Amino acid sequence: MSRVADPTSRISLLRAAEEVFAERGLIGAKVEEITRRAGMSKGSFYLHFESKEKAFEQVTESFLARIGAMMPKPGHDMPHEPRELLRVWLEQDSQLFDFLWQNRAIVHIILGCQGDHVYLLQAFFRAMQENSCGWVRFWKGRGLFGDEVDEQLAATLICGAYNELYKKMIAAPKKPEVEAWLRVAQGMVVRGFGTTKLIRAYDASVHGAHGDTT
Amino acid sequence: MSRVADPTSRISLLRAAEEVFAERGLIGAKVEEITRRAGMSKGSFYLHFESKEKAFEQVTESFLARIGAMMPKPGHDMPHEPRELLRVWLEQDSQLFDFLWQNRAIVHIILGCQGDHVYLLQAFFRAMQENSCGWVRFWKGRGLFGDEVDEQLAATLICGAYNELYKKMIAAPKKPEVEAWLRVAQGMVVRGFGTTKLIRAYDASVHGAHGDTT
Amino acid sequence: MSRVADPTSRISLLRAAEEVFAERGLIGAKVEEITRRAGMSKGSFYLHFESKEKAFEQVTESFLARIGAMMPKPGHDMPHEPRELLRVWLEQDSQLFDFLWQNRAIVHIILGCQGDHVYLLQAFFRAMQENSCGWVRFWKGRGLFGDEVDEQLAATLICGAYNELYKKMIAAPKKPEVEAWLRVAQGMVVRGFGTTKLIRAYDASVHGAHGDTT
Amino acid sequence: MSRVADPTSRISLLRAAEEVFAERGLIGAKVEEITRRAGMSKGSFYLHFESKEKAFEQVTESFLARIGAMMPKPGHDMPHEPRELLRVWLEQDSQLFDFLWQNRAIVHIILGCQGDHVYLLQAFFRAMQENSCGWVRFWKGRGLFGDEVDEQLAATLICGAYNELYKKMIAAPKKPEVEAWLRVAQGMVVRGFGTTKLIRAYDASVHGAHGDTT
DNA sequence: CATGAATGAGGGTTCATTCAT
DNA sequence: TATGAATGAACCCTCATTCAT
Repeated sequence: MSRVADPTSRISLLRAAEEVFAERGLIGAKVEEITRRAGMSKGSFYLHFESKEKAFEQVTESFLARIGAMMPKPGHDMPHEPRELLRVWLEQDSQLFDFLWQNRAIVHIILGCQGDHVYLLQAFFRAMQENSCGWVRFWKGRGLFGDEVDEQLAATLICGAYNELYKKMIAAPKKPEVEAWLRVAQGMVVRGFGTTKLIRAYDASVHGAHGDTT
Repeated sequence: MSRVADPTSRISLLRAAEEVFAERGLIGAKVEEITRRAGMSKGSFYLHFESKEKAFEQVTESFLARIGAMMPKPGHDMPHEPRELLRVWLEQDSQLFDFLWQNRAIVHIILGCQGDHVYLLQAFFRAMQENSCGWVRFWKGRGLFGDEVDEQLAATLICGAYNELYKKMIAAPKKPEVEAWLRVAQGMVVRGFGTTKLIRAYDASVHGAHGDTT
Repeated sequence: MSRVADPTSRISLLRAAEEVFAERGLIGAKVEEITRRAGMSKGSFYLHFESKEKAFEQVTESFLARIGAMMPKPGHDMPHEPRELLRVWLEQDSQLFDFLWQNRAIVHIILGCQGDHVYLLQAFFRAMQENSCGWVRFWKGRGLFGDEVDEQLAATLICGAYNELYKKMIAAPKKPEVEAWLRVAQGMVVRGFGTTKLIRAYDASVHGAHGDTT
Repeated sequence: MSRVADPTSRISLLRAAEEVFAERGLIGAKVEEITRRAGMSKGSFYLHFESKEKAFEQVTESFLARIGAMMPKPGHDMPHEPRELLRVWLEQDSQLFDFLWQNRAIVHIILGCQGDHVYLLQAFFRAMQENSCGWVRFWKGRGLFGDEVDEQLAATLICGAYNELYKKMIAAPKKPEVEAWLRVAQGMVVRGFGTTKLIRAYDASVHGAHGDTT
């Protein structure tokens, strides 16, 4: 019975569950290992969760909600100056990657979903893809991406590049210097799909970053 | 003399195993389901495989060997003309994607690896990353990628973009027209990291593709 | 179907079955191992035996019949001279031990019987006990065993001593010189239960064995 | 705090395991039958034992240790008077037979050992044989057994006789009057191998037992 | 709330037996 | 007849879940 119980125990259970689900997947995870890592008894698991599956869903779905809210979205409040836009983009990505680093265990869970829970994986990627698509549309609307750019395809490629960057990050034992990476990724996207105007702004921003003392 | 071994049985088992492993993962897969789909009895599984785990390893490792041999590698025999190079690249990628489409079930298995078998996943991505890295070095050597391009990072981003393209492909119920996609991906890479010389060759190739009657 | 089939194959199967049943017991024995040792195919087992259990019963019961017929029985045709009697006894035991050595595998099977087949074991020991009892009665009838000797108990002890001798024999890799052993055993029985008359005859026979030229 | 472990459960499991192993042997025994007889669920077996084999080993090996400690051993503290010695011997055997009666199920297990566990059987008989041998040597040292007695062979015959007595005992539904049997057995051994001195002491002890009021 | 012993359904594996050739 | 591939019942063991304390 999901009574409130000692909130510390619930949290340690969730943390442990995250870990074990990340390492072994839903089926491979054993309730006993989760409770052992949480320093609790096997029985207490069921004071907090209805079942192993429910715990899994709770861990993942709450994360999916958070990541959904977290994803940078293009909006009316975006600055008009391209250089400024690029800066905002970089900053938001940086924040996103921070968040993903914090929650790398859960992301791992979602990426490893199989069987009856693939919908999580699909939801995750659909969300990313759509968000990315929204951005491509935004850039095109501003005349900074070429008109001929296929929105879906560009979004796919961009998503993929960033995903791989993400995997590279979590493969490291401690968080690497992601900002430099993100800048390079931005460079690829800008040159790959941007109009001359955007590319020029990007080049300026790179120079500026190096010599903005002028 | 003896009842002759049904030659299809081993193959149907492998196919069914692939399917079920792809859907459920190693642990989630049930031997009984594999044999049911293969239209055989539970016991016959063990005429062909030592254990469920061995079957899994056989399915995946033989694929890893094949894909390793299949991956296009840059070599001395590459043409010197940039346009020609781009054509070869596209062609090879196209073949690779064909192969991956044929084996999408196994790829799915490998991508979903967890627990004691993550090494499969890691081997897979390491192989891709290294191959990609080799290509970036090759392009730089030919003066077609900028000297300032970070090989590792570029390889990561390119890999990621192609991976995503791959996932987009296998998400479709029937094989989509991948060549057009690959051309766009090539465009992104060329513009993202290539020198003016390469970009010009690419633009020419695109025009040529459209109107090579001139 | 127990058709006659090639009699060699039936015999090699029986021999192999004996071996394997002796080593592993009825349940532990695997049909495949039996046929492998017989150099035949798994299926051929069922051309000769209805089932594993039936094969087991055949192997053991036919032996029980043979051993029953073989056991030396006291009769009217026994010589009257005590020394002669002792000689016949020794000779018969010697023959019996030969036979048991030849069939040590089956004896081992019977001694290891469990479960639904303990009746074999019980039949075997009952037969021995009764036979032994008959002998004790016979010796008493001839006035060569003390009147006060408890027939049942003496039979039990004698049986036990000979059984152990038998086990000592089969524990050896090749057949040891059993006759000397049997003579010692005879000595113990004679002195243990015999009247002075018998003991004197025994002593004489021992001397005679050494120096019967007198 | 927790549901307290039923202290009887381990013991009933051991008892049931003993029973079933005795009836069916290691391979023939079914875990489910053991737990059923213990009035418990199948799973609980594994709360107490690592595996069926381990349970078997535990049951038997702990018994082998106890029986080893229990076996009467000849020592310096033995009385010097032959009649006294015979009395002590009888008493110790009586105790041993009591113990064996208590543990008849386990003895049965060991006697029925086959396959990979014959070493139990062998250890058991080796221990008995050696112990018996020690006694023969002791009697010879005291000049109560003939010098010409072959120690090994005598030990074998004596062991065998006592073994058979033991089997006779456990074949009975309730414990029979073993002391009388043991006295007869002693008689056979004394007469069979003893010197006149010992035989006279034995005869005296038998008379004494009957008419020690004199 | 917390504990961990107890439960029992479920799944991997074995192997006696059958059957197509 | 002979073969050995195929079958499927049965059994050991695991582990999610329940329950008595």
